Amino acid sequence: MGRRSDHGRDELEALILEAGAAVLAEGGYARFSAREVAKRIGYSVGTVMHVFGNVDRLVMEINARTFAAWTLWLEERLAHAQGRQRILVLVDGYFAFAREHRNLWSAIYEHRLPDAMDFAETLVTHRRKLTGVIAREVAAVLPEATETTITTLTGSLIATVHGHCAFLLGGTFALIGVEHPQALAETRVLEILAANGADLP
Amino acid sequence: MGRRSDHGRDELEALILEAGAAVLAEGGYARFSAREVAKRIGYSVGTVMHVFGNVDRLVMEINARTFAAWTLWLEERLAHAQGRQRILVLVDGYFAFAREHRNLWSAIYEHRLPDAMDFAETLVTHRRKLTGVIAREVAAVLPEATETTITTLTGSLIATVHGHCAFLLGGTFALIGVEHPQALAETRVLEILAANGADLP
DNA sequence: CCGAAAATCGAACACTGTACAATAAATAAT
DNA sequence: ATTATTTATTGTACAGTGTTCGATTTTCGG
Repeated sequence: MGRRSDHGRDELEALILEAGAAVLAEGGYARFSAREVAKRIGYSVGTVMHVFGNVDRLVMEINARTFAAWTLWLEERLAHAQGRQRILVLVDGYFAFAREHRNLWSAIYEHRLPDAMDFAETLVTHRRKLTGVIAREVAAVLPEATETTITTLTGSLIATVHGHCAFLLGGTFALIGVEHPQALAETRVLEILAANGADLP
Repeated sequence: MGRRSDHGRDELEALILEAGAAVLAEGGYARFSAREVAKRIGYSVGTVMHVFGNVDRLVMEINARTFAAWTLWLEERLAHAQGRQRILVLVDGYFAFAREHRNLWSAIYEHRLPDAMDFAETLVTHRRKLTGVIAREVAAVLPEATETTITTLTGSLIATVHGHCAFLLGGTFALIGVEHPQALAETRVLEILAANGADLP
């Protein structure tokens, strides 16, 4: 019983996104369902499809939302840190967010969009924003580096931390008997930064 | 039209696994279907379920098969390399295998098994075997290191390479403008090994 | 050869995403 | 004000999915 008068287009979009994020957070990507989202907000499936076109785009928009939330969350944590601590806050910020929002975090990587489809613009924007925060901190410890060096090194550092986090939450590290993955990631990050001439205060 | 006389239990298991790997390789994890596997080998869905219990276990067994194939493939490549080249063969072995068997590789990480379920034994075994090959090579360049150090460092190195490869094939690096991810991963691996006192010939 | 055990099938069940005609509502035009 | 037109929303249909389970075969032990 969708009521057009109750919610404007943007309002409805936000409603679907919020309910969608809840469904995703509760059941994970495997159990995600557009029908369940529709049910929760009291609209029919058709409406959800009409607003987002298809499920893949809906998931991408939810993932974009996750990136946006992650950015805010990270900036808040950074506000209370100084010097080299800021780098460690970034690493801990990755692990802690992934742990605390396991299903939302996993969905980012479990959702592989069809070859014919490309990334939603909001996803691109919000992901770049999050990367930008990290690049800013990397630049701060590498004052002499060029922009491309910062971009490249930032990407490499995120990939490194991501790899460790993915292996932790995916069970790989437990399987092969590796302990304290976060400490391991921190060590790697500091090593890499040191090897690239970082000035770590 | 299943013909019990045609295939023994093990034979049937292998048949399903091979067809399953083909389905997975062709359509990726998202399009994988036990029904399609059954159709291909001329048995009914019920039989496939009867042999593997549920789809998650089937996927795990296919993934185990992928790990086994990966190990053989890697050892073959290692046979022609010496010295520090062996380390680079490992990195290239990760990227090349993932690229050449994109869907099979992706399935390993896209498939998240339900919380209540644990890893199939064959998956554990074959994954450990692959890790073992890498650990052996890491140990070769770190003669003084203890076994736990080797295990930990090996896990960390794999996680690092995996992170870079996942970001390459997942489109993250393209999104944030990072080029030559494999070269980046190689640099990281050599840096990490150097920082941990490796003797790189 | 016959009875027990195991394998295989095929049909149900409750889901899924997507497509689309029918209906309802809001807006624009006259 | 009353149409006409656009838009939103629904509900249904379709082709899939994994899983369950009774019925039917087939195999094997005694």
